[in-house]
Amino acid sequence: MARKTGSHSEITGPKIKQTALELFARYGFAAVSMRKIASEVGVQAGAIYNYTPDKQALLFDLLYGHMEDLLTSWHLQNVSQDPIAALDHFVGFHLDFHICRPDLVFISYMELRNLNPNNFIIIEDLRGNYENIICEIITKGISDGIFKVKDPKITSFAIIAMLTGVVDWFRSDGVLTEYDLKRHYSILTRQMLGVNGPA
Amino acid sequence: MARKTGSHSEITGPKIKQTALELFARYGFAAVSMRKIASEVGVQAGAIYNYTPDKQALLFDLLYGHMEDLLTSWHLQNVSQDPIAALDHFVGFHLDFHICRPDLVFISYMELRNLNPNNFIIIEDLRGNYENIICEIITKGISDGIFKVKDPKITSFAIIAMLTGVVDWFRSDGVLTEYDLKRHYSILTRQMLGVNGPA
DNA sequence: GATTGATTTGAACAATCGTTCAGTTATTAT
DNA sequence: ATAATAACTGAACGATTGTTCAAATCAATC
Repeated sequence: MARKTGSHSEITGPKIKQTALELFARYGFAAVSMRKIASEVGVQAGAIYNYTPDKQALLFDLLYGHMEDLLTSWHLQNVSQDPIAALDHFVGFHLDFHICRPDLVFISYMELRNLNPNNFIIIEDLRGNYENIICEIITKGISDGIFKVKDPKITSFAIIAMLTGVVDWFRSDGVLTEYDLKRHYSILTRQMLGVNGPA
Repeated sequence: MARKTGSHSEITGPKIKQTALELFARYGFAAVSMRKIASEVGVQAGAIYNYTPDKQALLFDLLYGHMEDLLTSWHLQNVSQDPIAALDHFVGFHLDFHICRPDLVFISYMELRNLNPNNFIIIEDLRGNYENIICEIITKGISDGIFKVKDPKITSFAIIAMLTGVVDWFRSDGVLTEYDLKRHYSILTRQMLGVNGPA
């Protein structure tokens, strides 16, 4: 046998990416073999190399696409000049975006060390861009006299860690709705920044 | 050659554990071979099996020891009945304990999926015990009318994620002292819980 | 219906994996 | 000094790793 009936790059290509994503998230990059991915796709290992130069590129493309998607999505948002509204907006956006991509969030955090140095720098840079978004919101809120925190950078880290940690336990089909989740975290972040108004 | 001059189980044993910890943290469990650990220790791969039945046990012992250590250390603390004091105590304790063990914190989070099912359950159970500590502090603070949050469980997750995230960026030899870090996070958690008093 | 190009197979490559163990040497106890 | 034990080597096991590529087969085009 060689080429299979119904085979098409537009089908196999995305299928490989999706399968790699799921397996990397479940077992970790190093623990997943090319043969395992291939068998899950229903293909031989050699076929994968029509779609990616090597295993490293498979991982990098997933992480890079995720970060690009994240930044692009944010810049499509219309963000208020009001710090409190902007903060709420960021919290809601971050939760929305991350909750529906648990696998990508997972590997973006877990598999950074499996990137080669060049690729690592690229992803870290994009991550820095994202952190700057919330950092600037906080900085403006402080200078406007609305947020009562001292260090916007540390506070940014705290908020992002707190929000991203949600994907570790939140399940869309659980008793807690995403609406209530967002309300809850909106209140927590507001209070954290010393704002006591109603959410 | 066979036995080496100066060889002692009290030296080699801990050295293997320590080296495995460092390598697992840096490259990930699956990406580190027994031979790599051995060569770093200055020994052949076979020698490791005098100290651990297999690679899995090497990982499990590290995670289990860490969680036991964490819980034991907390229960040695004398914790106030006052919710605010207890909260501050927990924040300080958590930061102290985790900051000086970045590798263990890292693998306790990253390598959970590389535990076999039985071992996973054990570690998850210990983790649950730890989460209950802060959860009970928050629950008491709410019923005392001091903390202004709705869900103690979600708030617990938020606080732990926020605090543990610190090990990703904090460096003991940086410009920010551990004292200032603890002050900062103490304020953030207090405010997050709706307490505005001075820290 | 023949030809071209896209897609996959299946075997092969050297390298590495976790693990076992008989044999060898250093340390300790007598 | 001799015997017993502890610590380690080094080779070997079969299995698996990422990757390459000629050959084979299907899809698309003319």
